Amino acid sequence: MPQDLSFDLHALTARLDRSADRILQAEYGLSYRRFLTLLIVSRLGAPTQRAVSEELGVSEPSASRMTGVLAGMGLLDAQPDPAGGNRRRLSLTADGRQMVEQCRALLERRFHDLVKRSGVSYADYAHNTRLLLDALNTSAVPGVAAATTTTLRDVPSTDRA
Amino acid sequence: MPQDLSFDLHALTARLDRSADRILQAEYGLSYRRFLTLLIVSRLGAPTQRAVSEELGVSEPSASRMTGVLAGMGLLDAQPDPAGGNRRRLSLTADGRQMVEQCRALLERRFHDLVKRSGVSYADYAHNTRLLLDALNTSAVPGVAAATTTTLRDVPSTDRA
DNA sequence: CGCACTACCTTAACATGCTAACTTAGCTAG
DNA sequence: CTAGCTAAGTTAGCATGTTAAGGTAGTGCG
Repeated sequence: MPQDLSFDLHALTARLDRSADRILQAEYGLSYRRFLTLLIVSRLGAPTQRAVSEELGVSEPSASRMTGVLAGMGLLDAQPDPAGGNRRRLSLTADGRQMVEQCRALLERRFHDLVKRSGVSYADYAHNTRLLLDALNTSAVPGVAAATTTTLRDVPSTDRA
Repeated sequence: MPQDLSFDLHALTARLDRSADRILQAEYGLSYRRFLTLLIVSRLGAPTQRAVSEELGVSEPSASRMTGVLAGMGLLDAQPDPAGGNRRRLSLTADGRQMVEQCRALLERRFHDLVKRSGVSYADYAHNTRLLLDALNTSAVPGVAAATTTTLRDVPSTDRA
């Protein structure tokens, strides 16, 4: 059953995503990806779109499109960088800040409920997950992501996102 | 902190997927999703598209499109069910069977290498993953049982993450 | 027979990923 | 000053996910 772990992992994440999406969509009319983007902006301060794309683990075009949508919704503000250069500084609007906080709190509650009900040790599972992630980041499966992939850099540990 | 596990899980899975995708794309010119679809067909016997969509965890239209593509590639065979009804029986062609086996073996090797390098206990992690998945599945019906088809409908305070 | 119900599949429109290629702005050097 | 380099953002086209709505085969009842 060697294939089972990767398969289950996949299933687990896909379902978590869908659940998160349904919850946010129902409660706030916001998709999970959009929430995540807002959260990243909030955590990074006044990031460029490139910084957001790296932190989110998506390509720049994806981040570009996403920030455009969020700005259009009035949750995000994108201003040319006063320091010059072809870059934009992203920040949350008042609405955006409120939205992020509400969504974050809601998802956090739901997730902790789930972990508790499953009987899994949060700390233990989180630790192993990070070990796997680090192994993927540092050595990269031969022929894999490796150098080419620019996703989630090896951020030490606290703030991931 | 609390949010970290769900994010890490997300990041881990996303990267595993991308890695698998790159490996398969490079070696066999097949995407990971397509491989997964073939694998499911192989495991289920001669499933209908609906069965595949459920097993894969995607919607029926997705499965429909995917099987169409795979049939077009000559990896999958879709015949009207001789038993009647508006349904199609899916099966792998000789090419499809060979492709699945090669890809499966390759991914398995790579994945085991990764787990070994990470220092994580495969059995332990697999067990916890399964617990979470089960909690997510059962939680879909807190007291209402049934409605099993919908993947985690608007579950009160259980899913997400 | 005819109409409704169920199960399965398909089509249409849209959300989000990705890669490739192009544009824009500031910097550096001849 | 022009030419080239780098960084950041955008556009185009495709892969694959979703929901909504429609089509097709059996089954069952008045």
